[in-house]
Amino acid sequence: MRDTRAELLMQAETLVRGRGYAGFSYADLAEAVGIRKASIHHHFPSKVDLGAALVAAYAARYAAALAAIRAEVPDGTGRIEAYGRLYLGGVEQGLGCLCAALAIEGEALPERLRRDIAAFFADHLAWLEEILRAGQADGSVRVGTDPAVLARFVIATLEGALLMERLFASPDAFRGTLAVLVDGLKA
Amino acid sequence: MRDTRAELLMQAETLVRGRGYAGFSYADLAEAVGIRKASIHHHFPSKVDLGAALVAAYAARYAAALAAIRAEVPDGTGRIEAYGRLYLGGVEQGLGCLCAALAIEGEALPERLRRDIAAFFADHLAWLEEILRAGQADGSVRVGTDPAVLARFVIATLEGALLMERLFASPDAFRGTLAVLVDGLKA
DNA sequence: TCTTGTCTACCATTAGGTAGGTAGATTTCC
DNA sequence: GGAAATCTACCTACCTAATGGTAGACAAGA
Repeated sequence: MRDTRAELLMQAETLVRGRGYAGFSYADLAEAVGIRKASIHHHFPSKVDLGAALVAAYAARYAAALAAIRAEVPDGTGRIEAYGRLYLGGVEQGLGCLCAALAIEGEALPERLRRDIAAFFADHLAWLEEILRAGQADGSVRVGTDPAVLARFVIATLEGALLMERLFASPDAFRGTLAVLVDGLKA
Repeated sequence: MRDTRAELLMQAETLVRGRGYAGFSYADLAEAVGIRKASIHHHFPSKVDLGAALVAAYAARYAAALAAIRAEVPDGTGRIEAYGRLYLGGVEQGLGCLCAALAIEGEALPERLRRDIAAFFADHLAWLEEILRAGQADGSVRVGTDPAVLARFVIATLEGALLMERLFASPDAFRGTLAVLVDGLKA
């Protein structure tokens, strides 16, 4: 059996992360998966449905990764570095962040998707805040700045680095930025 | 007299920064300017021509702002903060970075535009590197990290903060991230 | 038999772009 | 100076391809 729905999600994610939400079409996706355009509508009636499913799957994958980092890495800055390496994968594959691709569309983005990606960022912010707070408590992260403020700073740096270093196809430059970020968080 | 070309550039910039390059059409622009769609082609034969003109105008405006900052602000971190406030304007107006909007399209973006926005970032990188190097020399910026690496870090943080805080419509959060960034650069 | 997944064949709308024309300003040349 | 030619900026009308989406048929499997 081939799980067409999963295949659609995978290829659609690659397309959106590679060219933006408005920049890909059902026709592109149909060709990538080897199915007829109309068949996609059976799985995802509208493009917004597909977009929402994409964000949900992406968020779920990230949630699992975040839980794994918390379980496997003990110290604060180590966790932030592991978090940053998640973004590095995008640079290496030439793929941006799904939610950044959607966020760029701003006012043109269907309200539902805007809410979904805002929730995505809010989740990461909450996770980072907790990680940073714990790091400050155990002395692995520098104190003096509100963890909530630091969390926003961390996401901003990584999202921006992914955006720019993908353009330059430069994973090394991304690693440099990640190193500066992590270094600045050390106690 | 009304300078239609300038008006087209202005409205097109707002559209691209608000909804992405693939997310706006000649029809949208025609309506915004109050002209017929076909007339746009008189000024900008193709959408790529328009995009290139947009980037050129945007880059020129930034170049002037960068020169002004260098002339008017004496110290390294003050200059970086002034640079960051340029991005803050976008958050306040609900508009992203033009070049980020284009960069998101990645592989789907016409080669010419990809080159143009890469040059935009390269210019900023060069300016920042020089500013940071001077700051390190005069003791206003912390030493120990290659200015070229720091420059990438600065742009990444600001581009990412603009992307995310525009979504959250939160200039205050942007200011917080900018403060953390500038603080971390102090000697 | 009913559901699931796919198909072909459509639909209306929009995309970027073109053809050809027109009113008004500007330049050229006697 | 005045007429003719040219140029500028815009128009209406159209084109082809692509967009997201729908209707209905059909085959396979539970």
